[in-house]
Amino acid sequence: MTGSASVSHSTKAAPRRGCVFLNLYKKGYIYRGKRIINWCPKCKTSLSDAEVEHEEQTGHFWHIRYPIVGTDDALEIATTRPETMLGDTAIAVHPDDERYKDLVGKTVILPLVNKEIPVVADEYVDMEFGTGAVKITPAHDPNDFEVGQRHNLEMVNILNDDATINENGGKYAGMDRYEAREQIVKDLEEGGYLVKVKEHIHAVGTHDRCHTTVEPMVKEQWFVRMDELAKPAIAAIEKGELRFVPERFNKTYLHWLENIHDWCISRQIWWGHRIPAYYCDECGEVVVSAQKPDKCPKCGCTHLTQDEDTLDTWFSSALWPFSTLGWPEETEDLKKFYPTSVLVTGYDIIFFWVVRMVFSGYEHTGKSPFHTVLIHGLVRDSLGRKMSKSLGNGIDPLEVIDQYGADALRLTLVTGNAPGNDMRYYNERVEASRNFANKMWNASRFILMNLDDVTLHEPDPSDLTPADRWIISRANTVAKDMTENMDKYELGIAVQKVHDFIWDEFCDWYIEIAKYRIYNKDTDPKAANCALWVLRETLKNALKLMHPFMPFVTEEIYSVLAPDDGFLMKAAWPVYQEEKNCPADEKFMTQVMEMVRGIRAVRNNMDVPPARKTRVYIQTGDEDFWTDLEPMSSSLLPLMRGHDVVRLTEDKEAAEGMVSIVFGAGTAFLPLDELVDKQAEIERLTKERERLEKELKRSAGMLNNERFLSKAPEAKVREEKEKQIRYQEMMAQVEKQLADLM
RNA sequence: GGAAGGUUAGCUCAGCUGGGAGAGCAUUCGCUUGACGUGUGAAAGGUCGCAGGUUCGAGCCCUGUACCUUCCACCA
Repeated sequence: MTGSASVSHSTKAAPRRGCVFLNLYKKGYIYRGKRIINWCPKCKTSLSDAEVEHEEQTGHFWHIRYPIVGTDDALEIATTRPETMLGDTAIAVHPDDERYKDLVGKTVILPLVNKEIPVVADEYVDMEFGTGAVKITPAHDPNDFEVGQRHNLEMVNILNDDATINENGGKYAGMDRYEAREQIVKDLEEGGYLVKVKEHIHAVGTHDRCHTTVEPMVKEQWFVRMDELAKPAIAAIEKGELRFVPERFNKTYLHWLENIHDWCISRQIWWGHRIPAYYCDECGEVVVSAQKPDKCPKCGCTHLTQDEDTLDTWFSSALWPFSTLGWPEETEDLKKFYPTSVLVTGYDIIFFWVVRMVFSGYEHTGKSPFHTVLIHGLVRDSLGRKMSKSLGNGIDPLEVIDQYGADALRLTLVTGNAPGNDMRYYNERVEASRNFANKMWNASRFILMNLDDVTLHEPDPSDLTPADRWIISRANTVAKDMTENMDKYELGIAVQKVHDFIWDEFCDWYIEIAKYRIYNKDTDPKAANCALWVLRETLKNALKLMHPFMPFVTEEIYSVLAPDDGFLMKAAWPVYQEEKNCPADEKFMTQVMEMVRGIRAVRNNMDVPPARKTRVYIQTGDEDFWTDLEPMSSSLLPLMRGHDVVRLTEDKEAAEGMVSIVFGAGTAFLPLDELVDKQAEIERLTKERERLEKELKRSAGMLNNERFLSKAPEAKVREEKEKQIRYQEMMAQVEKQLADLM
């Protein structure tokens, strides 16, 4: 143990740890004392409260009679742990309990041990619970320990470190704790002391690492006095120097700190930093020192032995935010990087690490080590269970990465999740992320392919098409929205926005629309240059927005797309630019998409053979719409399944017998007379009319309400009015089509 | 015993400042369209746990309630 421990002390780190320990010791925060601690009989070490997990277990409640000295009567107590009676040194009752008032000050006989122990009165006893009389075992129960202190009771340790009964247990010595329990119950029964046994559900403390039932024991250990240290960490929340995201974890953090007990920091394990305390072999003097002292300051002898114990790993970890930066030296790193900004961690680490980093930070540097703690949930298995070794349901991230890629895993972990919420792991989700990476890769490949041997130049703004301005405007808006989300740590929402932008708008619409100009670059090189320029710039921006969530693929693509730009990781985050915002073009493209989707839907519903291509007649009173649409009709051809657009003039005859698709800017007519089922068309249009009626009713309900008009935000009212006008126009068109059919 | 979270489509989950219920997967019917079938188009699928309340308007705010999960806790 000694050898291993000294190896673990790097010459550089040891003095620093010593410093922290020494400082706290000098200030009286660290002390060595004989107190009750949690003991793991398997690991044979003491534990802090945070390392003990409480498990509900079904046990028994044994009612036992303790004969009262000088009478024929007996005092009945109830216990869940009869074996501890070997260490009983008193019985406690409540001072106000009329039943036992006369017994206080008298003594009872401890059965099996045949020892006289006193009856004491203590507020701690709950009169309502059990029999109202409690056996007191100061050496093996935290409450009893305190009662023992108050009444100056003897402490009898009855356990060895492996939880077998020691020599104080008389005939039970050597037995395991549970074996002894069984034997004692048997002996009590034979001796006539056992009154009754009841089933009882109670919480049992277990070691969080090995799940062995923890044994409270009195031992001499090192402790950190917590009450004073906790104060600045509590104030940090009130003063706003520290906050949790989501906010509800403030409460978790505060509750723990406000009810904190002294922290047992010595461990009887070999891994960890060795406690910098030395004991004089001659006089027993304790010396806490960063370096081994040459001689005992008390008796002058030169034989000193270092404490064999190590520090709780979390004691060392608590120093991480500043010790890694060179503290206690005033290093450049420390000045520059301390305090840090955001700590990202799981809620299961709040007590172990976050709390301890915060109070250590305040104590040693006067500052909180970070201003924000972003809490994430736990990844569970597909059945919602915590991953564990014993269940064998753990996921090896390296295997997932081998299979789907690191970016896919990373994207999965941030998608569809809100801070602090747990997440179930499904391969299917990683697969979806992998598919997205693939989509992005292929889209980039297409763009790069077309950029080969092409020298691009920035197009004149007047050469940009409405579709170009639309995608530029959208990328701009997405950057703004994402930034807002990320500032609020809404990463799941932010990533959803860039994901949808890339896949739905950029790939499915813009690239498809741009293809026509690219494929006809020989006839119109200017238009091709324009399309390719916008493709490249938009892709670059999209990669920047996606980079935090998929750093590897985006970096790789960017290095080929913009080899002179340097690392994408170092590129500036896209900032919203007002001049790029084009609401008119966004509106136009919304109408185009609505029209195209309508045409495709009708073709699908009517089972139009894929090869069937006709013109589509557009009737619109919106001159701007037609002015923008006509020049891009060739670009839209594949998206419209081959339908070329033609404007329908006032010639009403032409529209007869055609299928009509009503959209925001007008009506589209498909001449598919032989396929038209008149009745089905009437049904379809009637359904559409019902939908619009519903919308109009809702809209009218709001707009006719004066309180809505006066109370709702102006933008909301304006938006609603615009919607109403649009619905009214569409309604008129639908009704016209229906009238024509009937 | 105390506290927190959850309950939304078949499944897993988003849903921002209260303002027309969303995604992925699964399902149904199409598509060799010159980046991608790890793709593409269309569709179907929801009394937002339940009961009240506030509001012009509630998945979202308030009260109560049921069930599930988790954390904290020294009733022996």
